[in-house]
Amino acid sequence: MVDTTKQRLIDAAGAIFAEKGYEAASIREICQLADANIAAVNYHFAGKRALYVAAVRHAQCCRQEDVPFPEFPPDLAPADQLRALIGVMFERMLSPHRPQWHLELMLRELARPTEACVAVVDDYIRPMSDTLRAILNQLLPADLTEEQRWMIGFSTVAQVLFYYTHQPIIRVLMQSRDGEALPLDQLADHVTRFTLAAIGAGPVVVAAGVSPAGSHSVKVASGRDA
Amino acid sequence: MVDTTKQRLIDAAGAIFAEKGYEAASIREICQLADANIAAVNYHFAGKRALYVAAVRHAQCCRQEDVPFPEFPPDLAPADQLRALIGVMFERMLSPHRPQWHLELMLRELARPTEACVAVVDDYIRPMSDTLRAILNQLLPADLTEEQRWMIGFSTVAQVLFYYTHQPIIRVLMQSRDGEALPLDQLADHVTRFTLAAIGAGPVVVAAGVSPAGSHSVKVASGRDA
DNA sequence: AATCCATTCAAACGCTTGTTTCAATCAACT
DNA sequence: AGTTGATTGAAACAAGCGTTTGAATGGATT
Repeated sequence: MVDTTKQRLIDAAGAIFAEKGYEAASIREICQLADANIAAVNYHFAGKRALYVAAVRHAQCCRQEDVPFPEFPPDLAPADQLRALIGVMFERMLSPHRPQWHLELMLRELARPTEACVAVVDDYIRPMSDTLRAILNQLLPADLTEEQRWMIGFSTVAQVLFYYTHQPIIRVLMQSRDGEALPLDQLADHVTRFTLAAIGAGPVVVAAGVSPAGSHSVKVASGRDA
Repeated sequence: MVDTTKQRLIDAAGAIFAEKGYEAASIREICQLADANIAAVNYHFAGKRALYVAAVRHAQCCRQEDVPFPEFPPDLAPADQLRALIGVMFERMLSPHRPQWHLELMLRELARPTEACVAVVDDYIRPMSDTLRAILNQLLPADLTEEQRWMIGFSTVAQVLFYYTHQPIIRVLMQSRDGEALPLDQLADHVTRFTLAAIGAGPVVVAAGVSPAGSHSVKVASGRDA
């Protein structure tokens, strides 16, 4: 936005905290990247810790603006809503067209919560979780316990998260593939079909790319392609 | 095993590296926990980095011994094999009856690979991956591409991993539940059914606990209960 | 022009880090 | 008993850390 020292510090801090983690990142390195004096951190913020929290808060704000939730046509089939949401999740995570450190920073926070965690959960995770659960509830039978609905939701998110967090290992394991990452759409299709089939709301198609009938080649505009 | 200084250093290092990460862990803290002199690290190893690598290598050795692969009766149904393997995975991760830092250390390495990563993948991940893929191949139709088989495997592992890595968030999100973690068997049942249903190799049961018919109340001895 | 206030800057603070040094120790072998 | 070689010990090392200080800067207000 504006090119103040404070803003440049937040951006630089976010990038370096995300890359190296809190402890390994140094004030001096951050200030060098931000083209600011070392004392600026303790002037504009209350110290390293406060700068970190500010960076996390800023990250989730940006990320929400970047890839907003899709506005579902109210009559869109629940299965297509699911595909759209999963598409957004993948796009928020793997799409390379924006600084990667926003998501990275938040995931660090979620895996090892500090004081900034509750903010991330309330402002970022919870809305997404609510949306997912609402969609799933349209697809699920009525006689399930809340606990079961949670687990189904977790199984869905888990797949998306896995492809982000463990991308390096995936490439090492698959090695036959020439180091190239799997296409984003293919992943979203797979996760959607896998999930739908698991809850009995779709054909037992096992993976993307070979849909036996045209029954489920959903392709929904995911957010802001145009 | 033996109570040498070297071994005590590896144990202490593993625990602290797992808890705090490489950068945040200090030699002095490790040595204090190991009841060793600070110089011992540079005497028995070549420095902090080498101690870290040694700890990672030791961790995977132990973990393999702790919860070995189940010896499947050769005629065990593939679906039950899957349940058994998923049970072992959960047990290796969430079972509290052993020092937790082994797995923790390896996951840190996998999420952010350093020089010790290839060893972890080759010695620990690959065997598990091969076993899983062998079981899945028995359940899957023959006309799938390798890529599709990989994705199905990933979707399976992802669910298990999720419940470990994001346990803190899960508790915050579910909050209705009184902070108590979900029972291990319930998780393993859910993941197994979810996966089987997704690939069309099981009833479209949606979650654990409400199997409509007795058709799939698999319960396999997972490893070394007796 | 003078005052004020926010901001920047270079330097130093005290502290902790990983590593090195070298004397002290101890068991084993001649 | 004496010597050797491996191990431990306390202290010091230079380097980096987060933070603080107090003077310099620059633009707006009086």
